[in-house]
Parts: sequence; structure tokens; C-alpha cells
Amino acid sequence: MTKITPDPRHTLTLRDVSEASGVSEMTVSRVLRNRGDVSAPTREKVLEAARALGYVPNKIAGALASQRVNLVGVVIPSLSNMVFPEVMTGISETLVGTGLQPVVGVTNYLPDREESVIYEMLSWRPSGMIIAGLEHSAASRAMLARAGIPIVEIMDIDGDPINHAVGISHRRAGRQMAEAIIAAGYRKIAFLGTQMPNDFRAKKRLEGFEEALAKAGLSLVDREFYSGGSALLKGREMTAAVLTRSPDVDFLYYSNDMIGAGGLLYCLDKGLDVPGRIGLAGFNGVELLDGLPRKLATMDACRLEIGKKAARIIAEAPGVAQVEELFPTLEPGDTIRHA
Amino acid sequence: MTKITPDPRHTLTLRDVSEASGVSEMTVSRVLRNRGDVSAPTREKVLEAARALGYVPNKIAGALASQRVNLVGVVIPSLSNMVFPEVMTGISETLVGTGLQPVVGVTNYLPDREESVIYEMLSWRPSGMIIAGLEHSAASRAMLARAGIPIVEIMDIDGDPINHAVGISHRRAGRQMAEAIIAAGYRKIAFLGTQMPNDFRAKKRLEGFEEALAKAGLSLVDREFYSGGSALLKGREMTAAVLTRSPDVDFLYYSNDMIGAGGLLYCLDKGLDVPGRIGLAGFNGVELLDGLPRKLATMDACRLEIGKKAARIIAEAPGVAQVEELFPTLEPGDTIRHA
DNA sequence: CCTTTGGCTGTTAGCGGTAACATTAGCAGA
DNA sequence: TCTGCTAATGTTACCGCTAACAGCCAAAGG
Repeated sequence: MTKITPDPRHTLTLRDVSEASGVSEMTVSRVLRNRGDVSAPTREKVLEAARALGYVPNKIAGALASQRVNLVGVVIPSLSNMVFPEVMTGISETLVGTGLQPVVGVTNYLPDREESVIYEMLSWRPSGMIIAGLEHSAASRAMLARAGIPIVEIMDIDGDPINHAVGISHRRAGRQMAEAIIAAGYRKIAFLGTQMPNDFRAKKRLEGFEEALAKAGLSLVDREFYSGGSALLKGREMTAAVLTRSPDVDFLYYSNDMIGAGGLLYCLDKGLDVPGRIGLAGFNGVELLDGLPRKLATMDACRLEIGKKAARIIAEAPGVAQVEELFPTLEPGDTIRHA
Repeated sequence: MTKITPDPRHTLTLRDVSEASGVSEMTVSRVLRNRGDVSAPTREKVLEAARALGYVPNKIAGALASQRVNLVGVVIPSLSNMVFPEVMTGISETLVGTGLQPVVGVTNYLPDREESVIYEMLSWRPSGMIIAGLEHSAASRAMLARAGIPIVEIMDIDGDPINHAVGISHRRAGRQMAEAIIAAGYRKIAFLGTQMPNDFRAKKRLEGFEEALAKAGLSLVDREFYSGGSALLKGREMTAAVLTRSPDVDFLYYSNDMIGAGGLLYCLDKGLDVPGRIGLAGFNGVELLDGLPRKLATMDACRLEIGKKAARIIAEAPGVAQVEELFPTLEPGDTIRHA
């Protein structure tokens, strides 16, 4: 038996529940958080009152009082390229059950935006931060470093982490792909990628790639960049441009699977012999590729695993900084000829 | 000239900045929020001290004191299907400059999960909520209804909104597509879609679709469902299954573009005459389609616009509930023959 | 019978800010 | 010179909750 709902305009507080159930606010608080000893009958009474009133606790007040916030900030550059959603999945899966909750911020690859997203998030005093990449503005690094919470930089490990890091070496990934391509006998190799000065990971892959080419006495015969628009379509267009400009290329290395898929569709349309006359490879290992007429060569970026490990680090809050390197596997698919 | 950084382990408060700059906490607060009159020299002194210390305000305390939270909760079923990222884009774009910030929660089409995401979000007392769909558990509806903040249900308008709604009529969308297909002369029509009991919008499209078929004296000759996995690949497999089982179908209506794209690739692989022998259509208008060898017929879901309008409603917090219906346009592409 | 113990509940004092009001100083106009 | 105003700053009282500690009472032990 609880009071009738009072003024429905007034937002409920612990006091309302406490009055409705005839115990102190503290006891209500204890019941709702399952903390401390409360007798079964009291607990029931309180829960019933809370339910009847439709009470939703105010975490703002709770967080301020307890100095604990069950939030984990996740800062990523984009949601639309299939890679970060999977990282998020890994994070969420691991966080479920820890009482922690991810909060996402998107930077669109803009350092300024990243800085303000970080600032905004830190101002909510989260329990930890997961942030893509190792390159941040000095101010961003400083904020993160002195926030006094675990910081996990993900995706990349080629650089100097603030605290923890989980990712792969993009430099090495580029190198490995180049080696595989060269081993397969391709020699006239072109690169097709995004025109994003702040996609450091793509840049590192390209660096590693060129490094390995150089070691074999080769260099890129052509390169093409794009920005914005439908990646699949851009892949087609860029491929057309390269093939027109450099008709003798025999391999196209794409900075991501989506444009690679567009390129593959284009080559097939044109009736080119893939992988005989020309080979292709992308990067990421997005599941989209499974549905293509031919399986594009790629390298998975360990996205799910990265998300899981990063979340685990936050949840366990280890004292010492740790760097976890994951090793992507090369999936040759059907677009690199067998050596 | 400001004091040297004090104990770096101690998290900074207004008091630290106030001491460092020799003014009261209140003045610091005013400076940092750009509110009230503060003389230029004082402002400078404070900003300098705050910067030097690396002070990040505690929004938890601020929110509690001011009873204002600049957060907008956004509850969506999934991030991985290309549709919600675009809605998010619309929301973010509109919110930038209003001082409001979106916070995303993902439900994976699970009502229980939705309920807990809503509860969790409301406990942070956001300024508004944007939530996909009109179907929610009774508890969810109750929580939202009595939260005392603007609630905008998006994507769909076929139902009974809690408060505001912005979206399209999926029933009508299904109907329109069916009418176009029938008008083009197709008669043996099959449906291919997701096996998600909680994807109410896909369900409504199918209902509208069948309704229009019935009006023309037709009914689906086959249907096929899937769940999980690569949508593109599933589209292929389902299409293969349907074509094997019902060799005489002349149209395939897919519940989303991704499986439609898979189906299209399959048909082209098999050398089927599209759209002569067989027509295809999807739903959403994802930009991915632009890169396909042939343009799949589809209907855009007005995703960007929905995001923008929803955000605008929250930002302007109108007194009266409003329902905004948007009207998707049918894009016949190259996979419906011209009547 | 009186203490001790431990289970249960209440009281007090903030958490770090901000609204609202109070105060001060400086200056124009009477 | 004094009043009245305004601009700039300070003071006070919370916001809604929880940590820490303080009571209280029944059962257990001596």
C-alpha cells in the first residue's frame, strides 16, 4: 500500500520513495543499490514503493556523492566505415556484467573535434577512456594523462602510448601485404586510398608497404586518393582512373576493403583477368567481402578482439601500463595469384 | 604568473583555480561558463590559471547544482546496418551549436536491453531522448512518459507516439513499392527479409506490401528469412534458395538494401536478365548501392532528415507534441523494368 | 541480569558546482 | 556633496545522493 502518485510534474527523489515506504532515504538508497544489510521485508516495501512511483535514481547526484561513475568514454573517428561498430561490439560485450557502460564520441578524424570530445567526456569523470589511435594534440594527451583514470589507445601500436595500448602494427601490416604481393610475382603496383591527412593508420600501412617495396627494389607506379562519397563507387572511379593512366599496372593495393570491393567489381565488369592480369588487396577484413563475386585479399584488423581487450583493461584497471600487440592474418582470398 | 602545479594526484576543483587566480570560486565558474559580467583582466587571469593547471570542470557537480544536463539520449537498435549511423550524423549536425550533446545507446533489437538502456540514460537526467521506433515495453513507455523531457520517437509513424514522432510510414512504403512492381508487370513476387521479430518497421513494410498485392489479387509466391551473418552473403544464399524453390518468380523484394545487393550480385553472376526476366528491390537507399554494377531499386528512408528533425525538436523543446511524417521517394534504379 | 555482538536503520556532513541574493566600488547626475 | 545606479565580485544555501559513523534492539554469552 503506497501513497497515490504525487504531483506528476515534480521529479522524484529518494525522499519521495522514503516517504512512500516509511523508511529513511539511506535505507532506500541501500536497497536500490543492493549494498549493506537490509531486512527482507523492508527491501520489499522499498522496491514496491519505488516501482509504484516509477522512481529512476539520479546518477548525477549519486556519482557526485560517491565519486564513482560507471561510464567508459570511447572516442572513435567514425561510425560509418564498418570498422568501429565492430570494435564497439567487442567493448560492449566485455563491459556487460562489469557494471560499466560505454559512451561513444565521434571525431570525424578532426583533431579539434577530438580534443573537444575528450574534454567533454572527461568532464563527466568516467572510469576510463578508450580512444582510437596514438596521435593526439598535445592538449588532448595532457588532459588524458592527468585525468587519473586508465586510458587505452586502440587500433595501433606504432607509437608512444599515453598509458595502455591495444592494437596491431599497421606498418608491419603494410609490409606483410607488400611482401605477399611481391612474392606472388606482381611488379607494377599502385596504391589507392583516402585523402585523409589524419588517418594515421592508413598512412602507416602505406609507409610499411612502400618500405617493403623499396627493399625489393620496387616503388609504387601510381597512386590515387579520394575523399567523401560512396566508398564503393569511389573505388570504381579511382580504379578506372588508375587503369587509364597506368595501363600496365598489375596490382592495386587499397587502403580499405570498401574501395577495394568497388575496384574488384569494376575489374570484373571490365572482364579483366583477376588475379592473373591484375591483383587486388584491401584492408580490414569486413564481412561484406564474403558476399562479393570473388573474395578480395585483405588483412583483418582484429577489431573485435581489440575492443574486447581494451574493455578488459579498463574493467580490471591494472596498475602498470601495458601494450598488447595483436597480429592480423593475411587472407589471400581470390585476388592474389598463387605464387 | 600562477602557482606551480600542486599534487598531481589530486583532481582539480574550482577551488584550485580560484586559489591560483586569487578570485572567488563563483567568479571562476562565471568565467568558465561565459555567464554574467566579469572584467576582462579577471577573465584573463582565470583562464590562464585554468589552462596552466589543466583544469577540466566537473559536469556532474555542475549538472546537479544547475539542474541542467546538456545531454540528449539516443536509443537505437544497431550500429552496423548503415542506417543508424546516418541518423546519428543528422542528429549531431543539428545539435552542434546548441550546446547539446548526443549520447548513444544500442539495444540490438532486444526489448529488455532497450528498457535497461532507457533506464540508465534517464538516470543521467538528459535534456531529451530520441528513440527508434514506436514499440516499447510498457515500463519503457511509462519511464519515458513521466521523465518530464521531450521524447522523440523516430523512423516510424505508424503507431501511437509517446510524445513527438518523426519518420515515415513503413506500411505505406511497402504498399508503394508493391504498386510500382505490379505496375511494371511483375506477378510472381517473393519476399526476402530478416528473421527479427522485433524489427517492427520491416514487418510493417511487409504488411503494407502484402496489402497492396492483395488489392491487386496477388499474394507472395515465396518468402525467405535469415538472421545473422554477412548480409551481402545472406542475400546471395537466400536468393539462390528462392530461385531454386520457386524457379518461376519474377520479382524479389528484399527487406533491406544489403541483402538486396547480395541478391543482385547473385542474379548477375547467374547471367539472369535483370530487370527483364526478374526484378529486384530493396529498402533504405544506402549509398553503397551507387557502386554496384547495376543500381538496385530502393526507397530511401529519409535517415539524415529524420535525425535532423528529431534533434531540432529536442533543441527547441516545443510545448505541444508533434508528429512529422516524411515521404520517401521510390528510386527505381535499373532493377525494375519500365512499365 | 548485564554485557557483548551483530544485524538493521538513522544521522550528519559533504561531493563540486551554481542560483540567487548581498555587497562593494566607481561614477554620473542632482 | 550626496544619491542612485550599474558593473564586478563575493556569500550562502542548496542540488540529490552516499560514506562514514552513530544508534538501537534482540539474541547470545557469561
